[in-house]
Amino acid sequence: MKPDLSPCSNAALRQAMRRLGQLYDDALAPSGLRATQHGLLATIEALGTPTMGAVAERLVMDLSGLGHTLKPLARDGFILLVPDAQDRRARRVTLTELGRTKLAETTRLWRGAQDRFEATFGTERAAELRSVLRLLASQDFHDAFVAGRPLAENAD
Amino acid sequence: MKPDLSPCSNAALRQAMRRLGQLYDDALAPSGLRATQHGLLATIEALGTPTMGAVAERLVMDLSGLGHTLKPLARDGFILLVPDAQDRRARRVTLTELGRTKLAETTRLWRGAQDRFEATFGTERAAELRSVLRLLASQDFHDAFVAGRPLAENAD
DNA sequence: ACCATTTAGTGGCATATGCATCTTTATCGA
DNA sequence: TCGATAAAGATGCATATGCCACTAAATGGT
Repeated sequence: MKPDLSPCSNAALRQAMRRLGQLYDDALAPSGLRATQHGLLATIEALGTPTMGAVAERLVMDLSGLGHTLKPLARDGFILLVPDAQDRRARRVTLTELGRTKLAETTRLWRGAQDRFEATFGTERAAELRSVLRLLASQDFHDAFVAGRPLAENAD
Repeated sequence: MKPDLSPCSNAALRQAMRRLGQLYDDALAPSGLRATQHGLLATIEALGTPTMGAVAERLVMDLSGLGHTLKPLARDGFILLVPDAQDRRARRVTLTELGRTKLAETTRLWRGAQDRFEATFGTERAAELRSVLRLLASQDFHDAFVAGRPLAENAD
């Protein structure tokens, strides 16, 4: 094993993210959306008509940050923010018809990138990587880090 | 193994990055710098007085993006951009004395976060993760992805 | 019912990044 | 040596995100 030239895990994560983000963005370019935007639409669809807070939590995002990134999607008519009848503080994010159509389009393009990624990196290895990354993104990891204790692995 | 709820490797990478970035940023907060800025200063020191292009390549960043992120550091006096005598198009990035002092400070704080990360995630596992991430960030990976072929692993 | 506290978002400000375009230099071939 | 082309940045524009301060609405305790 070569010496660890960039010993910062966070920096390594960022560099990998920039590289991969570029590749996925290129693949999605024909749709006019970025990979992050496709992820947003896909998450919204997966959650139904979630509140902004629910989306933010799922995506490990800051609520206000999410608000900002949703703006272009709302402006372009892919989503609507409807006040919740029960809790008038909350706003539920809903996909418009246009949004669903666009999501179908970006999902096709995304599939191409994802297949290519797995062909390049290995399907099994890709699944393992996602598993590790999900662990890093988890609340459990956050709590263990803050507490300064080893992460207790729960069987997968 | 549970079903793969977020099957996008790129999205998983982003989520992990947001979580980890938050933790490292918190650790560096006393210095007033973000983890990315510390990484920038550390890279500049490691490379000597590199051109902007050299820094961008090392960090897998877009050259213009790098230019933007360097501005706050230049404004605050941590770095200087000096025109190269041989190639007047190039600008060499140099750490100022203030920059070196600040880097020493952020390095101490960074070390704390990194130690904590390894204590939480496991030293060995952290090293393996960085190795995988460096591979994803590499030009080799990019080339293989674009060519649509499996990545040829060269011994580590 | 009323007030203190918490919760959901919003808006402003700042950094993080990428792309397209434009200017200044190098460079290279005829 | 001259002109075409490539290389290094600089700039404007747009998205991606986080923090802080602020508003409005729900909740809990008395």
